[in-house]
Amino acid sequence: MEARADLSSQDEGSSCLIEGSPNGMAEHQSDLDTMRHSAAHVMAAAVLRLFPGTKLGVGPAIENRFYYDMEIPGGITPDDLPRIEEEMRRIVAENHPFERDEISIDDAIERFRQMDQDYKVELLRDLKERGTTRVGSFEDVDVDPSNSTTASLYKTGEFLDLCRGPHVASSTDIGAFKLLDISGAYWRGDQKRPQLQRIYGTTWPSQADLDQYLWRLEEAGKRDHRRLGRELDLFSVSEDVGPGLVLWHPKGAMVRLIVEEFSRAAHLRNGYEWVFSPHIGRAHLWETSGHLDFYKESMYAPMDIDGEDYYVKPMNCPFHIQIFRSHLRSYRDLPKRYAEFGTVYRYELSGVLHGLTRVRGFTQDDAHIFCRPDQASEEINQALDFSLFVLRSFGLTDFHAYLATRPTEKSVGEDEDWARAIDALRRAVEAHQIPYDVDEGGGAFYGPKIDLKVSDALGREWQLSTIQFDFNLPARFGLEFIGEDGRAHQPYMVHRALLGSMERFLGVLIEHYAGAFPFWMSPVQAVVLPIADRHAEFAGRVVQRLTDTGFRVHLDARRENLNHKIRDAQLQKIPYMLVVGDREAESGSVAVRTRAGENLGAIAMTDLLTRFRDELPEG
RNA sequence: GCCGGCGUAGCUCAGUGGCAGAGCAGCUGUUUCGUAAACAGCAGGCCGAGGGUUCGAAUCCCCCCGCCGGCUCCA
Repeated sequence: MEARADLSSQDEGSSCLIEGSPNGMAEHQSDLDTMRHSAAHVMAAAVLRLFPGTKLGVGPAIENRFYYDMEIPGGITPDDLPRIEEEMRRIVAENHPFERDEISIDDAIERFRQMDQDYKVELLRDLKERGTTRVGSFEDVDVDPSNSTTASLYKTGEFLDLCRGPHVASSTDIGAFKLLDISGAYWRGDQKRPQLQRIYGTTWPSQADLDQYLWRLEEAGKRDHRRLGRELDLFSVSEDVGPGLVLWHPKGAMVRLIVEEFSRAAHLRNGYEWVFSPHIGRAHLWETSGHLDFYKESMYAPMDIDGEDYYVKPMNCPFHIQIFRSHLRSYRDLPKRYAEFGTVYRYELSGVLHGLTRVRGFTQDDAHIFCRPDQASEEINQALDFSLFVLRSFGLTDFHAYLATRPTEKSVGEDEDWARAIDALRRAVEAHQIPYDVDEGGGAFYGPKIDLKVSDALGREWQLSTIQFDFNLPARFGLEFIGEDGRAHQPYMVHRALLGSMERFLGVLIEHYAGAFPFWMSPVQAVVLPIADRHAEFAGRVVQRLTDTGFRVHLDARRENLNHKIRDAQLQKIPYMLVVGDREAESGSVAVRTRAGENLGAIAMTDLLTRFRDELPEG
């Protein structure tokens, strides 16, 4: 079985199975994009043939795939996909060249108007008026933004589409394709606009590449944390408790404890002071903080306590602020860094909930730094440094940073503060040589931020760390410190979470390691397997010795044969299997097998302890 | 929340209008075994909830809940 070979290599824990492409095609990425984009055209052509009156939205190539958004009369279901594929094959067989044509925008508007392609007409009007079809972060996929006088059209057989190209030469060149899925997508990403049907497909240069991609998708699915969470008995979500609310089972809780203990110790070593705060607070607090103005839709309904409204906290900041405010602060006291594993509850739309990575109740490794403006740069640098240290300690190395700057709409704070903060963030990212993108205007209204994201098994990006300036709360709560000049000054405030939330982080970790956690994080580090009942007593002593030394070891005393016990331990991804039979009981050793499938033979207990200790991280 | 799909035993799934099934897991018994599944038996179900159509509903219809893939949003 190939699956076995794969299991044995999971210790390597590459973060994303479907990243990149099979057979070293990466260097031809743009060719692949062209092919996929062309396939989207062929797909749209097929849908138009089968469902006359279909109105086209946009149809770009995305990573490994392509899609087209369409308004299809009567709608389609996944059952229609085979028919569409069949029609696509027919169009391919007809060997239509992709022909480019350039006409004036006004002529283009007229042509698409005649074809009743309202969405294309809207795109062209935008292009004409604003020189772009961009809406917010929505990509301009169909037109050339540098050219606002003419529009380029592509014709494939009877199918005509507004498109900036480029395309493959002929419909025969779109490769080995398969339609994958169908979903809803709002026109231009706007909930208030019509919802179109989005058809996803993928295409590759050869059938072998396609097969390999589909296989990779399947393999990626096997390391989906929701599936592993059940198979490894790590966590669950109960319908009776409620969606988006996680129950941590003993093994998952053990991993979480290990993560938390590591993180807490690291914070205490790095200049943070630990604090605790309650889960609810008076309405007044949330009025002052502004959450009831700008965050209310994410907060749960208040509860009445002695005739007064209390809210469950969606954030920890107001509490940490109260701790800061409990004394008059001197400039000599700063920075103050308050850290807490704060459990917060936020209302999330039911459709977005996802395993551990998108939930309604979660625990942040939260901290708030109160500092003087002149300390900001160093604090940011340290926070990012600390963040990278913690993430790397857990084996994550492949992240992408996003620097979010001041929004164009209303925002609070002085220009000078924003500029200084953005500069500090940018220099920190650059100093740490992390690949990053600038998300212009993507900051919160109260301050700029850096986010670190990693990708999950299915290629979806999840935010872990965030480091955000806040020019709003210090003002709202009237925070101050007494400066060297004897006068009151307003401190800078930085929110930061490194792992993000315990839930999301564990979800990402489960996938990163495909459930095969490194030895030091494994909920069960070794299982002792007696061969026959007469070895149970010696096996018990082995377990006791290892447990006394601080390792997490289980005994499998079931009346099953060795093969069965090994298989079960293997499926549970337990790092070490310690077989004890007559020979081992005799010599005071254990026969060691690793989950990678290596049989290390008999090892004396003292040597095993040394080996285990060597596998723990420094300190 | 919106669009689409799906909810049958703890898990994976079969069953499309006529007596609710299989494999694994569980329990009991037998087997005491050397590196990925011993053998046999037993038990296990409000077919997600509620309502409707029908002589008869897991199956058809309505509504609700949940899950999955997206959209939008974020830790």
